[in-house]
Amino acid sequence: MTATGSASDSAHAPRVRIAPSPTGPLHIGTARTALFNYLYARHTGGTFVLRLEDTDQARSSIAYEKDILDGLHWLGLNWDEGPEVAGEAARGPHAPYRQMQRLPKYAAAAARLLAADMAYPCYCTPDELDADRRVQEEARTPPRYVGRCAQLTADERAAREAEGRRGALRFRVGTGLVAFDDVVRGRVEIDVANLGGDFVIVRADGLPLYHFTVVVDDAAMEISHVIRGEDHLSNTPKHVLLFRALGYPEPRFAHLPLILNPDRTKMSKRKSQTAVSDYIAVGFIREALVNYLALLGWATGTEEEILSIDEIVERFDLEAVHKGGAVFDRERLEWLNGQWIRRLEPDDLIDRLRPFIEAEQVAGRIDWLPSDGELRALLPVVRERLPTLGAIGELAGFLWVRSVPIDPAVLVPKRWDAATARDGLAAARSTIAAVGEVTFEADELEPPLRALAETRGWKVGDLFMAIRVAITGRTATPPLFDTIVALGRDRTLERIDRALEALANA
RNA sequence: GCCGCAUUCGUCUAGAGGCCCAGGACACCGCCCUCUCAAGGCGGAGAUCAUCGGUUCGAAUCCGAUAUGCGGUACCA
Repeated sequence: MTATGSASDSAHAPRVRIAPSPTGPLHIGTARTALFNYLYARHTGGTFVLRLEDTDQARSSIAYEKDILDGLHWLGLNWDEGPEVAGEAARGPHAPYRQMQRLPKYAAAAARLLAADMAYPCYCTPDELDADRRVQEEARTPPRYVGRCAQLTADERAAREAEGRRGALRFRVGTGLVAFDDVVRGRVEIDVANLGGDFVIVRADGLPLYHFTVVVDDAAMEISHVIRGEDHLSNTPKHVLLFRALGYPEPRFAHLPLILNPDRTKMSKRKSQTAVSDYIAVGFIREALVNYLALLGWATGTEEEILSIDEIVERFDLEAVHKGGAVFDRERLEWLNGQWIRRLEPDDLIDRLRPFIEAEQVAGRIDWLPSDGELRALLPVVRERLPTLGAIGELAGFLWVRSVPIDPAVLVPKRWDAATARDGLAAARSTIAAVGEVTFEADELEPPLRALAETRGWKVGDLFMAIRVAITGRTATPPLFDTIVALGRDRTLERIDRALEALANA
């Protein structure tokens, strides 16, 4: 164990972080890692830090950064310390929180390692390195840096520098066993010999690399618990070595199980939908996504499963996190989403539905937007029919169009013929027309229409289906009488007239 | 290849030696409710707890080996 102690030994509240790399849109896996860090921080009264790891300049972009920050905000995973965004100043005592703005800190740390000969400049060219790798491959031996530049004298280094060659900085891994106690996995040991030799911490162009920056920053930001995906487990010994070399206390590590594609490989864009924004776009709501993600790799130990983020915070326990990976099951997410949609307050639901209804109009699928009053009246019958907010158009779009498509073939219920359909619709039309214009309500409509079916010897299902198709153009809709009321007396009668015309012409 | 990690119904999971010939949820099937579609209620099917061996009076739970899977092995993160 370490003589320097551990960052988590302190009596202070935990400090955790999410350190996304803006090289792609917010990924489900990143969101889950952020969530677990957030849950741990909030449960323990600790601090949640956001740090942007943007040293991969070739792949990083502002657009991705925005997508990630927006996504985290949308999920409600607000950080206590983080970079300046949209004109707002950085928050927290360890600014800046963007790695590209912390370059001097890495340079200083690198200089210390170099001065102590714990790191050395390596002048090997990519070609040389490739050749080494090929030789090792053929010899069936594990790939590792051969150490060509490990023992260069000052003169030899100077000679190479004089040739104009810029060295990358390699960290000496030494020998021995590295061990650490992972909060979720227990003790993990790795022989340094399996680390692949001395690894590069600063590229020849001066840019520091991930394994190095992560350690420098986690130490500088006093991170006590590094909670991240299992894909970093094998690299953790490198970090431990670096913490020790730099004389920093080691944080505790907690490696979360991976989120998997259906084929049980690490969740990837190629095989799954991985961008949080894609889930937002089709109408998943934050409560459901957070609830679902929390339950991938963790459970309360009880049979509760529909939990708000605050309830999850209360119950969260890092030590109860699983070791095995979890397949992302979209159907279960959809079920949870429906559960949460049904739990939203009416006004809240209306607000969240708005953008999706507007999108329907933009797409030309509806002709106008409903008022808040109309929407509110509709909620009781649509809310349990919405697996996602984006389903609203399919479900109720027929209300906001000038006319619906009429297909005589579906207009006629299976047990009926065209003549009966005409007869039925005409009779229904007068029955509906007979209901007062002033009070036009569902329970005024139902009795006379049922009576009509009975006196004519029709199955109510058939009569109702003919009306349904005539006024909505579809066979699956919210309950008929609520639908008629929502449509209004005049438009209902008009649509029935249209249907009658279509039947006459057919 | 090497190293590491993992392994309970198709999927997410409960389970920390006897309460388990394994419980819940999603999905699936059936019934009920019902004007369609949902929602809801009830019920069903679905796991020899990866395998083998050991410890123990007793193992999904402890130990070992094996198998399989995944992850890592970059001058990416």
